[in-house]
Amino acid sequence: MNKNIKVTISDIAREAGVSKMTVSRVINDASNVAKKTRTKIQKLIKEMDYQPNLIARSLSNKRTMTIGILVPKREKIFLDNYIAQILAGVSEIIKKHDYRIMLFPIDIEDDSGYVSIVRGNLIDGLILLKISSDDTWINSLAEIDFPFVFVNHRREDEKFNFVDSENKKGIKLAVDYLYSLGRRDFAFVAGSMNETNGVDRLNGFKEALKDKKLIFNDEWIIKGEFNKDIAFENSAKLFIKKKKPDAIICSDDYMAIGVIDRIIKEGFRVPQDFSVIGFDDIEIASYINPALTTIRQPLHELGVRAASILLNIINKRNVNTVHEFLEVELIKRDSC
Amino acid sequence: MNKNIKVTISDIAREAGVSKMTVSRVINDASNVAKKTRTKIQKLIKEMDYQPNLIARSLSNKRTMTIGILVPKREKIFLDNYIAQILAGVSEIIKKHDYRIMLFPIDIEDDSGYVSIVRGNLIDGLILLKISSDDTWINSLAEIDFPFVFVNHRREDEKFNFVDSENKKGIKLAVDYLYSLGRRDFAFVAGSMNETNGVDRLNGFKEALKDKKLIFNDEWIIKGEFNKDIAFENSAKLFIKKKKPDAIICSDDYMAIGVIDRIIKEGFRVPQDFSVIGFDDIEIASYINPALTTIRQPLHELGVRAASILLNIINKRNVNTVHEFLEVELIKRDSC
DNA sequence: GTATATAAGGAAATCGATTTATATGAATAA
DNA sequence: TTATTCATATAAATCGATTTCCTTATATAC
Repeated sequence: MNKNIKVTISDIAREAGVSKMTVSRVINDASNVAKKTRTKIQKLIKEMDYQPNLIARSLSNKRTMTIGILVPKREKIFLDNYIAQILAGVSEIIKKHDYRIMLFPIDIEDDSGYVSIVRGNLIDGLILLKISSDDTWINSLAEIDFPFVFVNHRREDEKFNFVDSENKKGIKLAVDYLYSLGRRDFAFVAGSMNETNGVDRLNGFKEALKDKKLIFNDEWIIKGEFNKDIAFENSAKLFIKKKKPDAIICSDDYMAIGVIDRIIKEGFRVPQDFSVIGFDDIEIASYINPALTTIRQPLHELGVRAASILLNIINKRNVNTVHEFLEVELIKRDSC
Repeated sequence: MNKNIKVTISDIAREAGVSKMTVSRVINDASNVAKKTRTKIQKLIKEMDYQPNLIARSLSNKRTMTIGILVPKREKIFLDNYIAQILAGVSEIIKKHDYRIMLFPIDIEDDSGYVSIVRGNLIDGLILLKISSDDTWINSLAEIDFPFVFVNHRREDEKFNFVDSENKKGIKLAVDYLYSLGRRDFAFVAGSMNETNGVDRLNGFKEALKDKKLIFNDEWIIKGEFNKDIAFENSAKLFIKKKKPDAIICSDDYMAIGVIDRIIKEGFRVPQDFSVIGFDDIEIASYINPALTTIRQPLHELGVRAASILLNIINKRNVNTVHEFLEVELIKRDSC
């Protein structure tokens, strides 16, 4: 009884005295098989412990039932909580439809890996997380009509599907809230200008100030990356001049944490001296001290929607390009 | 110029006026191809933008260059930071060897999904994270000689490979440290007894008390799950009696956070009234207030080792079963 | 009673690579 | 000079399913 010799469809067909085609019909629950035949084959499949070779199936029917997820690999930990939450949403949907997830952590510079995977017919579709705007290869994906969806990356182009959050609105919520608390001197710690996220949030900030007829102080716009340590470094200059802001809006939660560290280091207090507000509502946000007030992105839902849209495209249930913006929400905690 | 008609190896062979075999040799960098022929074929591959179909390749050579990772799906977020760190380590190694990662979030009850994947020849090997001890199907994996490695799951059996941390030693480090701080009344908040992690840490605790000749108080052993909320609930009874412990060792960091929440809720202070110590050193540990003293598991390294061992098994570079224990380390912060 | 669906099933081609076995001419060894 | 090796290359089989295209018998419609 050598368990290592795999039973194939031919073995079942031979034992059952039918053609492979008939066995295939039974496996795939297709019609044109008599009840009696079907039962006999099903029994044999169990007895002989047959399991279809999924690779062979994929080669033949040209679908792998696998979707790829491109995850940017930054620093040591490529899966921060932001990405984990989106992944959870994606996973929830695709599992329902019997798809699988293939994970591709990619270095930002190195774009060679994913190409061979897409072109190598290994996946049926792709979800792209946190892609910077200037990636050259994305156009080639669209050219070959490969199904893919951006998450949190606005790309207003008929060729591209995306699910994004209402970034501008989120920042406006933040400004309104801080304004209602009596704050009038706003600083903004911006994320990468290579991500639409970063750009949109900064623009939202500028618009919100204009709406409120507040002075826009260019020195209080700190540019940088979506990165705690960089935010910690760059935000230092907010505290050297005599005139300081009283509210600091950050482009994401990790950055807000960096800014709070900086504030503490400079000997000030949050929220007494400075209100700080983040964006995303990652897991840590509620754990830190003071607990972080933030704009919650529906990360899980973002994943859910992206997966649903992708499956629609793959299964041709959708013809139109999808540009979707999900609602954000102000989460009040202790940092304002 | 229809980009959707894929170029195959046959197309290249025809254009080059050679057999498919020769093209295959060029693709795989094999010998027995004249330099001139090789150059000509390489040129054609570029010109015609040929990319091998990886599914076809897998069917033929019976390797998918993909390893699967079984991740338990608990609550809403299946990827907590603990798992993310391990994954980062795994990813680092397998990418170097041109393997890919397929992620399988599984519900603890439902064991049907992974079987078809393993048996369906979709992956070359499997890494199992946080598997409970009583899974029935694992034996069937061993029976068919499928390569797999446990992470953080001790299974002292010649059939199984694993990489684990020195759990007992970690708890002993914790006890020693707390003892050196003058603590003498130890409580232990245990994780699931279905995971060897949980069992080993509890046993480590008992042994450490014995070593130190401290009284073992059964009421101060709180059993539960590796879960913050459950720890919060169950640890309540540590604080109702007059005689309370002065040090609380927790089976993981999330639990420690739950216990600290409980302590605060009961109106006590950490570390003044109670020293609390966790296990793992997840990302949040350093962010909370007070920053959590904990036993660091080399999570990233755990992933690195698991991947290396698995690749060795897959490529038959290793005959012996591997049972590996990695060093843990005391990280002193503010909760003790 | 004949024409036409419909159900049941099979044979061969196919998916796109690799593996295996074989052939040929040139270089080297005996 | 003959035998052997080596480099180069090919044809055919193979991997294990599905797809496509038939065939046959039976049921239904007209």
